[in-house]
Amino acid sequence: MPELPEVETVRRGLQPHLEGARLTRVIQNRPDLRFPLPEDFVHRLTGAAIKRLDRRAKYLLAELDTGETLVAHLGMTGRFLVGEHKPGAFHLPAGDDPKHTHLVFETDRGGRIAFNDARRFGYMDLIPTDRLGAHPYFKGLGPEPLGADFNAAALKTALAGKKQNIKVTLLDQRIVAGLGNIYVSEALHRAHIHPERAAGSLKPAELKRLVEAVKRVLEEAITAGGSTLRDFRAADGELGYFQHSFRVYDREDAPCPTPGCRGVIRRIVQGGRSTFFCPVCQK
DNA sequence: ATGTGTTCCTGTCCGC
DNA sequence: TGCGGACAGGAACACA
Repeated sequence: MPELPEVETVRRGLQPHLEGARLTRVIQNRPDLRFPLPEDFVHRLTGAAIKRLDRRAKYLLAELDTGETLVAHLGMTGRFLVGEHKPGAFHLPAGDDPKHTHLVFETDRGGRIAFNDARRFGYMDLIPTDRLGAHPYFKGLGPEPLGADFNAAALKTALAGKKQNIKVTLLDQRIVAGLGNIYVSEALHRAHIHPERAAGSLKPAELKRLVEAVKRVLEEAITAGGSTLRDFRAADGELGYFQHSFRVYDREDAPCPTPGCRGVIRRIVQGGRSTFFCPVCQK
């Protein structure tokens, strides 16, 4: 579901409810999400305090005072929904669907945070905090796209010699960590780069445009609270509105929004997934 | 090593 | 209204 801007929006929505809070009760409704939940998951979480809530790529990281970090990936349809619990009165978070609510976390602040994931591509794990970087989830991840080490020079090195098309290459989290299907199409359109170009064929000026486009589109999306497709909403229940700013994604047959361009947005399939682009202004 | 296709699971939408 | 098929924001995996 969510790409970097949506995960960051969720992090910001959960932060006031979780950071500094202690988990007083954890309810686990099934043994597995995408993968089996770790041994004694409930036991290892109950009573733990959350020191910080961070994000790395599309992962949420809740650093606990037990020496472990709760790692959560939302997959395609994972959502956190915030409600409250009071003695004698449970309030289900707005929009909750009990059928797919797999986990519930209650805090000493009266918060009730439900994890809901219909498609169950999401997963959670508990990893020793001092070994996070070496864990397979994180070991091979590329740079954060909004960080200084994602730049034209680094991207040039990462793409050197690659014959794979640039669209599919940018979805590879080892190249840059956090882009997904929507924002790759959006960034390539802004950079005026054709999605079928071989990744290694991009010229220095194009790499520079691409890096700037990626950063700009992600920053704008975060500012807008992410994109609301189907049922994504921020943890606080607010709907993101960046979807209204899509220039190409899900806009097949619409006129290209590039000023002066007379092109029409087309949809193609690359690596089994939809790509949207303008065949006129993306070269 | 690199690139391609399949798979996990459920829900929704579209055409007949 | 029902039914089949396509498709959906991710990413690991098997295979050529």
